[in-house]
Amino acid sequence: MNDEAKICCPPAEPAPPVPSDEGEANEQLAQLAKALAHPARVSIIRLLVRKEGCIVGDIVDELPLAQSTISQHLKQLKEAGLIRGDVDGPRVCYCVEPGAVALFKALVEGL
Amino acid sequence: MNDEAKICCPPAEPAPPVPSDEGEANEQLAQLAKALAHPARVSIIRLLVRKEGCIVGDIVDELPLAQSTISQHLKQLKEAGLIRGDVDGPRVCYCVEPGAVALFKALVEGL
DNA sequence: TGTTTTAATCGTAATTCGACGATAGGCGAT
DNA sequence: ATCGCCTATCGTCGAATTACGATTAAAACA
Repeated sequence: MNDEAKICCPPAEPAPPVPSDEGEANEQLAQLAKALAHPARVSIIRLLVRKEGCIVGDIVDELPLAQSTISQHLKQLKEAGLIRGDVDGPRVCYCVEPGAVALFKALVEGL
Repeated sequence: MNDEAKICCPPAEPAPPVPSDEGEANEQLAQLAKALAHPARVSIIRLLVRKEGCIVGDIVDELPLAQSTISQHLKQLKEAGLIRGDVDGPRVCYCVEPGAVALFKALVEGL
């Protein structure tokens, strides 16, 4: 019983607003940009967006990096709020936080 | 005699295309994101976008950073292709490279 | 020529990043 | 309870960031 339907990526957060204060917007944009300032992290985001359902260590198979390195990249993405990681038994299910991506797009569009 | 009409920001580059290769796109997005991964650099970009005409060391007056620090941020933005710096006598006139910003927006939108 | 102004570069120090191997912890299966 | 798989964390290393003051380079102006 596990075709799909993991316990992951469920509520789909509402949607974070773009800060009215410009300084605040600059901080947020810089923080999100920093999270995507590495090709591996961009790859991971794309992987997670593509597979609507989430992935686990499949990422490790996709990227030419050590497991520990990828774990650190995932940590940075999570700390930036761009992804979420839910524990599913022995493995961890990561998925995109759509609201955060939308916020990033809005902030970039507002440049 | 300097109302405006600097020799800067003239041709307005055509428009760089989004790479078809995903790896290439990831590299470019990461590089551009890195250039904007600092609040001061985001501020600078906004300043240059706002003042269509370009600015010089007015940036130094706007930001709470030393002149040398700002010069380094400008260097990073220039190396990323996001801005251009034309020498105008003793001062340097910086302006946004609209094509690069457009490319960045397109890459982000394509996430 | 000499002075002032403007910006880039140099040298330095503290911090963070990026990558890896090794280790530890959690959970399912035996 | 033990074994094996999966992932996070730790410790380490070299390289890159960020910031600053001091210095240099170039150009306008006296």
